[in-house]
Amino acid sequence: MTETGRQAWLRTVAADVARLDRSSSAERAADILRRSITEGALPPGAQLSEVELTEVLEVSRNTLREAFRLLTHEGLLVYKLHRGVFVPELGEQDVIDLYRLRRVLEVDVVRGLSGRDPELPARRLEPMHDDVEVAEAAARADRWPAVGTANMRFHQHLIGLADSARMDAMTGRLLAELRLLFHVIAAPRELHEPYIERNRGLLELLEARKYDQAADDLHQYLLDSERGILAAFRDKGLQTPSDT
Amino acid sequence: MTETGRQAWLRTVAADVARLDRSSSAERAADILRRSITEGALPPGAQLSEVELTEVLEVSRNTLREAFRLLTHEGLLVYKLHRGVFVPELGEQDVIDLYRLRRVLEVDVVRGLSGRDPELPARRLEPMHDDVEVAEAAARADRWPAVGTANMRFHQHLIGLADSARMDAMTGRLLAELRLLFHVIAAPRELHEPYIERNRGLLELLEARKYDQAADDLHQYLLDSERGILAAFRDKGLQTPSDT
DNA sequence: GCGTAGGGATTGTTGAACAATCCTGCAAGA
DNA sequence: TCTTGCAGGATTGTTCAACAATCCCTACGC
Repeated sequence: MTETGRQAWLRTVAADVARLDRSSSAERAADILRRSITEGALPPGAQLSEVELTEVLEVSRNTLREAFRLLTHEGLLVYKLHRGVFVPELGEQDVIDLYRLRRVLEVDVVRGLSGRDPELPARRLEPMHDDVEVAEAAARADRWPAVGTANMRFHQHLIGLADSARMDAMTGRLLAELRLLFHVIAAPRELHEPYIERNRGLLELLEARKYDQAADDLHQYLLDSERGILAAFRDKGLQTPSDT
Repeated sequence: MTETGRQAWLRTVAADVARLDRSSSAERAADILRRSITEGALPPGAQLSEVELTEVLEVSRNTLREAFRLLTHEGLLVYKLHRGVFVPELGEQDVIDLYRLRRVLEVDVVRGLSGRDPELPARRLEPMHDDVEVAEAAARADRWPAVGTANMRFHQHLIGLADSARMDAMTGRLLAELRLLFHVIAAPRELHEPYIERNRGLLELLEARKYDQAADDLHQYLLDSERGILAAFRDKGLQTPSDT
């Protein structure tokens, strides 16, 4: 085994070990809560009682509070001092804010692909390919929340092309917050359907290495998506509660 | 008092109240630790002992651990399971990552100023003006760490022009991490001095509403700054320990 | 109707305790 | 000399019970 080969092997083993024992009761509890929130079981505005959840999750109050902190920094919970933790209620201003950041980050990632030193290997696009097919299958089965999930993963993988740990983390937060918004919208089909095909189109542009065109396309794509969510919001007659 | 005036006043009062009782022992402890880290008292690689800090900060272990969590999600501490919390040691890869994000965010903010609906009021640039003068005064007094602090505030205020809460939060994190890097560099003067004048130049372009030129200038500015830090890094012969 | 005090519930914080894990040093063996 | 195995102590992970501080709601007085 070559020396560099041995170093690479050591790194992969270290990564495996880190993945195995990353358990920790707090993170497990956070996983359960995260799913409950993103799947809509805990709607925006809901309060999470400490004593209640300690019984359900079978962890101590301190551990539960650590789980709360984790989710707070993902944007999925907000703390109100001496009043408790709540699922945040996002408003129009948050939609605008989130989409501004999405546009900045995602478009920059795509545009940055053109000047890469080692050209982007086709294999890097495979996860996005899978996401597109999952979305199409879910759409045929009328499972629109699953379409939304696949769409999220598509964009997360898109950001992943930049090989930036911090961009990945930021995007994880942004998309998690976006999910909170989806649950106040009544018509998931109208919301998600148009983007199944647009994701495929975007992917094809990337495969053809037409990065600038893909970036322009994605920019308009995100503008349209933002407009759709804002329109759905105004239809529901929801005012922005983001200053409470 | 006009109605909108009254609303604005209510908001400022609410902000003051929120700042006052944002106490919470955990956050107070986190504040102290944050300062110790960003000012270099706790150098990268240092371990923070729980029992030791409970005595110094006069908080319980549980509260201290909450403070650790807070700082962990700001990137100022890292947890190693069953081994403790450490001040992270950043490497060249982190420099590249951080600067990529800075360029994307800051340049976009400046470029976005051109199409604003209500044109940017001159008063919004005042905080940056103050930062520039503070930096110049500190430089005359040979207080280079203070120059670095003022420079950070300048860029934080620059991002603030976008009125995006999430951009503000992200930038806070990015700049805090950047500070970790500064402490491994021996020559703070060479590091910070060139950018005092460039900040002033940038500000003048903004005051003249030459936003596109300012954006181009800022882009090059950040490229130069990144190159300077990377050069200082390689001089020290530091290899990137970011995979440990 | 409106401001105000009390009571109950919830959160904030503490200290102690125990289990699990890591680090250190030392001895045994090749 | 170098590696291996094993105790011992130290540190972290987690839980529990208790008390203090704060908030929300209701009833009271004006």
